[in-house]
Amino acid sequence: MALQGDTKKRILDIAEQLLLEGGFEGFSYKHVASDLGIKNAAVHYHYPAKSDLGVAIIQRTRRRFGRWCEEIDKRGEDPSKKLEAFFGIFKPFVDSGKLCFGGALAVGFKKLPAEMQAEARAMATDFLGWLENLLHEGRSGGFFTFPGSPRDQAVVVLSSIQGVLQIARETDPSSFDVVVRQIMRSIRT
Amino acid sequence: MALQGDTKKRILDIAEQLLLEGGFEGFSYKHVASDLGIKNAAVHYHYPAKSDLGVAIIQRTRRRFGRWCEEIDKRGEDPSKKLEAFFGIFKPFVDSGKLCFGGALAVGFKKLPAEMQAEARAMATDFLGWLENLLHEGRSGGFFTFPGSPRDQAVVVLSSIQGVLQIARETDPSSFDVVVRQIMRSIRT
DNA sequence: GTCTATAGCGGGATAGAC
DNA sequence: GTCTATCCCGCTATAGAC
Repeated sequence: MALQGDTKKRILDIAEQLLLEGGFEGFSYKHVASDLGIKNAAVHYHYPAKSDLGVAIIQRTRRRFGRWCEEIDKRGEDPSKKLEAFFGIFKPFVDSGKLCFGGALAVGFKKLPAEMQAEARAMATDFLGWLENLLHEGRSGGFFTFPGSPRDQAVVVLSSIQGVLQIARETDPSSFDVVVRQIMRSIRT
Repeated sequence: MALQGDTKKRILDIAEQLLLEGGFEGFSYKHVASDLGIKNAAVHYHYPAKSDLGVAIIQRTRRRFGRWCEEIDKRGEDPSKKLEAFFGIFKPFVDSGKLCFGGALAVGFKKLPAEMQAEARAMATDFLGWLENLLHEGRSGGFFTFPGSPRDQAVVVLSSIQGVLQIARETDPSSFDVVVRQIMRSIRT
């Protein structure tokens, strides 16, 4: 039942979860291996260096987001719905006490391998670009009101989300919904 | 010239900087020691366990914030000035490519010693409480406009700041000023 | 109060058998 | 493709000399 050959994918799945829980330095090959029921060295077979694993995680996330964007555009909903859908991406993270990718990679960022830094930066740019575009369309169409440029507002939105996922974990998980609601109420006309 | 007996304080200063750069797991006793020109073991003399060091850093930060609050209240400025002063606390962090305490402790939070978790939580509560109070006063006095409760808006403000310090480090440092400006413009009447 | 030395552990990574 | 075994490293922490 296709349980052969998908070890590589399962490693990625597990490593991703561990990354979102405690950052890139917060898990080891042994953690991944034992969660999978195999040994340390088998993981190295699929991803020789830890940076290979890290890069693969971020690249997959970027590909997923790319597909998500296409699908959202196809649906042709109004900007408010689209923004809510964007927030919805992060909701499962809150519910399982995890961080977003940006937040999980942020603290150890300066010590990350260069290729991971580049991918993480590109991911942030992906998110900001999509938000900027949406906010621009939304304001032009009369759905949103906010000061400054769409780019500036995009930075605020992404910062809030990344920040609140961290704060929610330390204090009250409902903080995420609070922030989403405040943002929606403050920019919707 | 008082260079005796202040090793303990200098350890705290250095460890604080290292914490803000790469989180609590991102530095070692050796890093602190070599920055100070002493040896590993001498640091352990002053702070036997690393959790002692971590707790001391957060507690000092909380005391400092407490004094800052008193001073700000004494000045009796209007709410806008006070909020700008709050943002000003974080400006030096941006300029030196550092994170805020909340952000630096967020990723490895679940693996922190329990006493550190408690202190970090209390620190977040300190910040949120002060912001809530300010936002409440500001709205009552006609200085601010925002939807929802002052507490809800306080969560948005703190999240944005914590988030943007991380995003600024990965992308553009000017993002911090952008977020501050957007927040001020969106809540000021 | 700082030093040298070392214990003990966990991490990333590799070699070679199966 | 997974295993056992191992290397080398850096980390926290301690013992005991000075």
